[in-house]
Amino acid sequence: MESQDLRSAGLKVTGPRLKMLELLENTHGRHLTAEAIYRQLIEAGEEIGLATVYRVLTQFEAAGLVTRHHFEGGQAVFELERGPHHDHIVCIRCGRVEEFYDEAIEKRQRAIAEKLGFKLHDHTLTLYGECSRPGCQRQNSES
Amino acid sequence: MESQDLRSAGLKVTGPRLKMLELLENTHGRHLTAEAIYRQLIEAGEEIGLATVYRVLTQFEAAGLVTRHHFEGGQAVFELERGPHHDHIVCIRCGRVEEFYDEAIEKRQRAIAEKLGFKLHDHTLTLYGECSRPGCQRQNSES
DNA sequence: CTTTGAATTGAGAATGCTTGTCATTCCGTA
DNA sequence: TACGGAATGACAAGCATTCTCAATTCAAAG
Ligand SMILES: [Mn+2]
Ligand SMILES: [Mn+2]
Ligand SMILES: [Zn+2]
Ligand SMILES: [Zn+2]
Repeated sequence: MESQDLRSAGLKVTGPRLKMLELLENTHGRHLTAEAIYRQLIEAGEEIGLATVYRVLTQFEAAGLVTRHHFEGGQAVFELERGPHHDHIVCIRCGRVEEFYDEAIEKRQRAIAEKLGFKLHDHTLTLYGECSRPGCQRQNSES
Repeated sequence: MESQDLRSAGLKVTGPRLKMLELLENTHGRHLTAEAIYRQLIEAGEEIGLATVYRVLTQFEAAGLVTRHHFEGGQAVFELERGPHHDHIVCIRCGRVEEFYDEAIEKRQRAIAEKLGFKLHDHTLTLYGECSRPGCQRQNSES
């Protein structure tokens, strides 16, 4: 039950938070904008405000439930935190996002930070290219 | 002379463009926000508008003279394109930016894109950490 | 099952960065 | 030197996100 996830994250169990968690779990593997989450909940007949969606996403992020990414194109995207760290490759035509993890790259990053005298906290690695999906073509927005 | 750089980039030689190129060359190695560039030119007594700074930076970028980066914190930063590609490590306390290049990482990126069926166009890799500079402390803005 | 105070919510205003508009000015060629 | 299109500056507008605040909801206690 998602209620438990919320409680153990130190968050009060409320309608908006439950609905958002559900949605994020049902679209796992996807990377959604706040706007897309808002729109889907509204279309599903829920009563929620965009400000709440942003607020709750920030809380989820602070609680480690969700990760925020800044790919190209203004809007941040969010994904449910499941499993271990990974990086992304994004199709510049259709917007498709694939995930990958490469231990060699991670290791080099740690070595580089150390050599430059930085205590490494975090990193973002995103590749941009054209995918080879049959239906790949320029996209308008998220559903 | 910078006039030549502009002409060979297919850009008309104008005051604002010359001043901006000069500034970028004199602060080479730095990563400046549009606002910072604007402020420095105004302080130097130049007459220029912020909109022009943004416009010209976009033109410089299209011409390959300048690279735009989106580190954390809203504002994009720009740097004169000199020499080969590199990635960045940013201090989350003082904002200092160091550059690095790692052929092993670049190679792995190409391999990953190929394996996932993407024609790789581009990538962004930014490490975030705490630097070990003596005077490192939380920063307010750029000069 | 009520009470109750603090946390949460939704609507709309506000913010910060960036881009668009448009009348005026400037550049470069004829 | 004159001309027409490109570039400029001031300001308004756009966009994603955050803030404000009165109304609502949660959960702990009684
Ligand atoms: Mn992901
Ligand atoms: Mn750089
Ligand atoms: Zn695609
Ligand atoms: Zn530092």
